[in-house]
Amino acid sequence: MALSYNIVENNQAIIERARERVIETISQNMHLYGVTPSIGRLYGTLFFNDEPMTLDEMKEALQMSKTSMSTSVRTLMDLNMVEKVWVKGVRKDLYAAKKDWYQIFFDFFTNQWAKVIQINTKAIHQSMKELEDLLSNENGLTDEQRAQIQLDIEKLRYTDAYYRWLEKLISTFENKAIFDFVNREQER
Amino acid sequence: MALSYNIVENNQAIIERARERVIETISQNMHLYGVTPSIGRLYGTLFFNDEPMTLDEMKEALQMSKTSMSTSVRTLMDLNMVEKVWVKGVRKDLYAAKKDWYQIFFDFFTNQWAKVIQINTKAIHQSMKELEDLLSNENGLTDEQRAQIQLDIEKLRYTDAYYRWLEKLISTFENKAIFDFVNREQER
DNA sequence: ATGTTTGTACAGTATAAACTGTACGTAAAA
DNA sequence: TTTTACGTACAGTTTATACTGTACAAACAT
Repeated sequence: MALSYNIVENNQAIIERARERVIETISQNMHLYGVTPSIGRLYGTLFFNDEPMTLDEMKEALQMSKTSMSTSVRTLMDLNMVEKVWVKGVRKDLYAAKKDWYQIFFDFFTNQWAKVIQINTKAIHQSMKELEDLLSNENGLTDEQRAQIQLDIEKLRYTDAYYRWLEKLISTFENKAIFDFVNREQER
Repeated sequence: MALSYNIVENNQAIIERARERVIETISQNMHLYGVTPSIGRLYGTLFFNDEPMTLDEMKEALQMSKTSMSTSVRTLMDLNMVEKVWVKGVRKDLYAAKKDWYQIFFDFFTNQWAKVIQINTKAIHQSMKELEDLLSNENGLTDEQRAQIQLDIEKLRYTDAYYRWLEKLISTFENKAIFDFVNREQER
């Protein structure tokens, strides 16, 4: 016996609503990865879509311009959250959500955070060097200046040590050693 | 013999420049904590200022409005990056940068990330429940729908497990156990 | 080759966020 | 109590960012 159209339709709505709820919360909370709700929504949509999507399909699904889809998907690729999928015979570009959230988390640190660490470290070293040079080469310093420089150098050394520690932490993400310390349990 | 005014002044400029470089890089990279460059600059200024500052001093230092200083400093307090300092006899509110960057890092996760985890988890559980109910109670499901629901539930279980893992990781930040795994070395 | 289709650069527009100035409630000082 | 000073709510302005539509280059099809 064929199922009633209404029941099928209604069940479909329930499924849809369950998906949409999660997609929407993800989208609202992806600012932690530095992306807008729109981009988060796109990721969520791709995550639940079992087939890779074309830009036109995304445009259709989110009711947005194709240009936006293009730039958004690029942002998601930069974050290693989405990958291009090649299917022979299909002309349009296809994109799929990467589904390994642990890896996404790790990649965010090994990419975004590591970049910042590198930039900040460079500035810190440069300033540290200038201050140390000033302290050792220059004798035209007031006592107050000398004390000031000492304090600043101490602060810079502290932040430098912090970044070294952060690098170590991130490397345990990168090589997955963190799982030895915080176990990844079986999903029930 | 008194030091030449020019030399003292010039040295002061070098010190200032060394500070500014670091403050500026910090400000440009604090987006990882979800704050604007302006707010980052304020934190940097407070970090290098050895005395707590009033809103008027901040306004003066950054050449911005007092209102901005007020809201910015509030944001920094929400992030546990700045604290109010009480000095008897001083009428104006005084604020100082918290200097423990490890703690700031940890607090960011125990506050911001944990909040997101909680919200997302709630949505995931809700949707998971709805789908499981649909699967067990409803017999008006097409085979295709049944398969679809199964897939979605699997995905939700996976993300749930991920968030459980993330909570465990964050708790090692909170209780500092992470230092047992990633050692905090002495700054030379 | 010629004609289509696809993705994106670019410029322009809409929307959101940051920032300012005033005005006011609150608390300290007179 | 009156006066003065401080911090922030609020409305308005400016600036930045997200988003759109068009136009074009590159790749594919014919």
